[in-house]
Amino acid sequence: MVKYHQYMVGAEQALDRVLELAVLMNDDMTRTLAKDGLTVSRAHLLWVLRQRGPCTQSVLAEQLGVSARNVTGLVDGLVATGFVTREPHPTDRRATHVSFTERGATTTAVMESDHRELAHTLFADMATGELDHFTRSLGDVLARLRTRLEAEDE
Amino acid sequence: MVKYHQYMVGAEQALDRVLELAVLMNDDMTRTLAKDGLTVSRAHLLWVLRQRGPCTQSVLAEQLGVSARNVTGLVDGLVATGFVTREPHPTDRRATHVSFTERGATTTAVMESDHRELAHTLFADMATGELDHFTRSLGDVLARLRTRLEAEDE
DNA sequence: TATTGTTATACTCTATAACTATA
DNA sequence: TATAGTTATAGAGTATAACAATA
Repeated sequence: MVKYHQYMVGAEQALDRVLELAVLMNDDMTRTLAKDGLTVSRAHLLWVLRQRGPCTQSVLAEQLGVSARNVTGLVDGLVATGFVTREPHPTDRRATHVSFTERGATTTAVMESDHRELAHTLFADMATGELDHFTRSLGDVLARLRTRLEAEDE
Repeated sequence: MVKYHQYMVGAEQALDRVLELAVLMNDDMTRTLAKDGLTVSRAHLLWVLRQRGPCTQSVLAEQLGVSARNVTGLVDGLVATGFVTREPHPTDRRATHVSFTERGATTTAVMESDHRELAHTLFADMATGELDHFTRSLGDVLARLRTRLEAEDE
């Protein structure tokens, strides 16, 4: 009985730390991006654009998991602030072709190196074995969370 | 050189998993709370109210780290959906006294047990030693993130 | 003079539904 | 008939600034 209780306390502490980490990561991203005139959602779109290359809004909507209407708004904002351009699609006249501006490409490249630098900041002092354990445990937790989310999908 | 590179790959993988975990935790909370007619922000307010007991909006604003205006909106929503009440403050006639309704108290209690159940789901299969390692590593990462955020505060 | 909360205003993210142009 | 994107509409979270009531 005592053992079980102790165990639960440990699990709750782990969950609390995971939740705090989620909040702090979000705060950090929000602040860092704001310095570049970006939001988390818009940066996410830039991220997809970098991986996919120039593409249509419907591709962006699918990759981001948001509505077409939402992508219209995000692209509006990114065009207004000079990160991307909207041009006619070469072959499909219904669609728009979203591409980086010079500024968008540069900023996204900086974001990527900042991302690597953050990884270094957070995990540099961790011994290799410890990091491996941590990453594996994270993978297990992720797997359980995904299972839970799928189960809720019904 | 190779070792350093390998190391960085490990750190980046860890960061990517941390970020994915943050996203999935948020999705899970959003969906679970929606079933009760709540949002993450409103649930956060209820959480503070449970810890603090009935209190003024200014206390809630400070605890949540948001503006007074924002708290007005959150409490408006929670009053409209029947989770809390706004009453005159016993001693300070400028302030309002925010308290749980029956429904609010019950729902928050359920949230708390769901929280424990989630901890169990995510960490039940983890060996005690592994969980300890994981929690300690999380603590280290949190400490570094906090340091980083404070440094940015200038 | 300082504090509490609201009104006024504005921006962002998000969604569904109706509609236009095109495939 | 189906798809791509926009307009229309709506709700939620967030902020600052001006203001009223009270301390």
